[in-house]
Amino acid sequence: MGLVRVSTAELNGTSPDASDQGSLNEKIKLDLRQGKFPAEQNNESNHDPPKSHLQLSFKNQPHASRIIAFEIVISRAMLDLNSLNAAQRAAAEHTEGPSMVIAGAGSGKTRVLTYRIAHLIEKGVDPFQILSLTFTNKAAKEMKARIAVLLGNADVRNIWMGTFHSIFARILRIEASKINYPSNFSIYDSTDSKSLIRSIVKEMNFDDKIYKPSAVASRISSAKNNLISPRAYRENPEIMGEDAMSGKPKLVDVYAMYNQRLFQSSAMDFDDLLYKTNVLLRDFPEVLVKYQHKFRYILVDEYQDTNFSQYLIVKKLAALNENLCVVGDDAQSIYGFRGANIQNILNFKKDYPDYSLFKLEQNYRSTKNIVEAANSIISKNKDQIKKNVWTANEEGNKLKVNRSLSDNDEGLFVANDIFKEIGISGASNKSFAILYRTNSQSRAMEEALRKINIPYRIYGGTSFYQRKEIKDLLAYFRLAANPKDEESLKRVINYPARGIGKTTLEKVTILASERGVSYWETITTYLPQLEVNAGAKLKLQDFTTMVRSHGAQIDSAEAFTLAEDIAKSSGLLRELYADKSPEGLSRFENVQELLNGIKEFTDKGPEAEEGKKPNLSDFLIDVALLTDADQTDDDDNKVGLMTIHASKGLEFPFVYIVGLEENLFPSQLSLGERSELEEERRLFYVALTRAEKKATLTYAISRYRYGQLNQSEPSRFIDEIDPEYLDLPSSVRQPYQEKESSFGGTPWGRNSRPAYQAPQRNSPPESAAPPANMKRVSQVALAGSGGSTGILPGMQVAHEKFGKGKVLNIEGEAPNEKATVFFPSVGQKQLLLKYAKLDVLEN
DNA sequence: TTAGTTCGGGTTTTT
DNA sequence: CCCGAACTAA
Repeated sequence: MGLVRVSTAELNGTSPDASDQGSLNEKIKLDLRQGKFPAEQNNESNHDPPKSHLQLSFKNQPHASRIIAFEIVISRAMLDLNSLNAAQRAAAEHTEGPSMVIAGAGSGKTRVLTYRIAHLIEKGVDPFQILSLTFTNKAAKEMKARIAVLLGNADVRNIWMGTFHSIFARILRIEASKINYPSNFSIYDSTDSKSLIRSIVKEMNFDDKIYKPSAVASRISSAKNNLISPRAYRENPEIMGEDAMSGKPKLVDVYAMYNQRLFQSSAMDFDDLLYKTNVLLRDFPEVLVKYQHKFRYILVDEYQDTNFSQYLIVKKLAALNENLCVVGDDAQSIYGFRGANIQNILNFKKDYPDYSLFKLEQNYRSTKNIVEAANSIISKNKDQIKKNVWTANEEGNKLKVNRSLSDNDEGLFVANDIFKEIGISGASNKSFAILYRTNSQSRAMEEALRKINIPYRIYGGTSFYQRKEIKDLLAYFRLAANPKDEESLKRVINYPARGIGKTTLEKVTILASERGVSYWETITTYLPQLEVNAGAKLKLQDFTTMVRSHGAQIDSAEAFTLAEDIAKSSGLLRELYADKSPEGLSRFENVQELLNGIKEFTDKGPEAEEGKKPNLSDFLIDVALLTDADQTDDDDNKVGLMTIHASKGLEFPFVYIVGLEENLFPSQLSLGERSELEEERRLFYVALTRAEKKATLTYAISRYRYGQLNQSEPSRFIDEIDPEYLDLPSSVRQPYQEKESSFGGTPWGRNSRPAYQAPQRNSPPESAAPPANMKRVSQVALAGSGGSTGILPGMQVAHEKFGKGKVLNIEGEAPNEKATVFFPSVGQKQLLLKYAKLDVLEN
């Protein structure tokens, strides 16, 4: 993504509603104390900082903490900072002025944060004046609970603690009218955003193969995260050049239209929650001042994962009191792909020259072997703050490395290993975690665990709230709160079927865009002008009447009562109940579960805690911003399955990192640039440092992808760990010996490849052609492996559907070889060999 | 207009 | 392989 830099000019165009460029310039030059962001600052922090900054910034500090005796604190009611080590304590006690805490993995970061906040409150700071930004809502919840324990129950619920998105969504709701939004605006999730982009691309008659919604969406998201308005975007030759280069010169028009449609729909996407907060704080000094006074103490956790937009919000809010404490670890920055900017850590020093720096380097979590192995791999990164993470814990086991023949074998190995470990050490299920790079890898693990009856739980994945039936019901809720919500309207206007079909909707789309109004206004105010037959109009009226009746109750009715009413009166519940298939049953149950969730929220959600009566809009904000890690009920004793991203901040005695293969982890998409490869390496570092006692690394030499078996080779990350800490399987150093000879005995083990050849595709040499005795699976495997398929012109082949045929020609480079094949049954076909399942019949 | 079916495209990671 | 989108038959 080329949108990482922001220049002054771009920031000047920050507001989409900005009236006048000149006056904005003036505003930005105002005193920093007023929360303005000095222009030169902006340049400095974002234009190619010299790389040397990355290394020299911090001197090593001696391990003072080693000499501090460890005390166990039993007292509950009194806060006792003696239970912290010297560095932790210093960080917790330093309450006034800017400070940064660089916290190595497992160094008790959360502890410092909780003690710090508890300490503040004990000193007499009103919880209302503390803003604490966390990475997940769950982290916030847990931290509040811990603070409550430390303080013996002060009013911790009054602390503003939560994710950036949820905190600022709350603030935006309060201040919405200032930026011309209603307070019940909708929040579009990424699916909604993409769907809206898809419609716009279609309406503009652009080719959606070129303007792919996901690509366009990520481009727009990058722009927003860097506070680049459509206008600034258009005026930036560099960005426009990139779009032109990629064949999407009109992308900016989609961006502009997208924003317009969001506005018409009274909706904000995730990025808008931060963007609009910036607009609010920039254009309404009185609002800024209000929150500057309110939030006298600001803490930011996981600071390494903040993006420019978040950085600027924090900077503005903290400008008055400068009681800002940021906590992070550059080595654990893994969200670069969504705009997170490590530079925020590195620039802290420039923004607050008199800041205090604390480094937490003692790891309390893991064994020496794990810590050292993690250190050895992260040292391969160039971009990092030098620090020395160490532990006084026991040596522990070396990291076990396992090789499997396939992804399914890998699953079986992991499941069996867990089973064995439970047998030996009596560990509980929940002390195990299986971490993977992509969600799709969970499947083999699940199957294997199920086979031997080990209970497991998946974190994230296709989250509950992404399911169709749930999104449908939520769309009705959203519509009740905000009928202008276009995406929700489109989703449910004809579900359950009520005779409002494609033709009608097309007419609505056209009229809406002619008038420049929302769909809702089109089917209410402009209904008479809509050129559809009387029957359709009647149906539309019925629909709007229903939505209105839901909407009428939104503020008065209790969330649960209304939710249930909507589920019934919309016909959705009936529709789902009618479906007696197993899937239908589960959909019905899911909806019930959602309703239960609302019940729970009504009884003990944040609003209920504050003594207010929670309504459905409150629930919607809450639910829109839930993270995958926020799922509740984690007391149950189950093995955890999750992506590494989702594992951030968690810890487990036994950790399995699976799928350590080139092109999977590191992902092939990251191989292009060093910075991206380094992010993958940090991701691996995060994975490894989740482990307390034992870490097991596994890879498979073949794996299903797109339903086809592919060859794979071990990840470079295994190579990069100092072998001193590894317990390698005997055959790893020379893979594909005896046992695997049936795969062709290829010499392309990973040791034949120089360790750092990032951009190179890992393809087996041509000699990897299958031996004659090869079974079909292996044939298919090679076909998809990215290497030569062994299929040559003249060969007789068989295709699953087309039957026998003759290869006429092969063109293109592996892995995108295209074959022209003549099938007597269907004629000549062009087939991509990596997808087509071709069997060689004879040479 | 709807339901049922084929087709085609896609894989990081997530607020 | 699995999803959603487009196509097609009623």
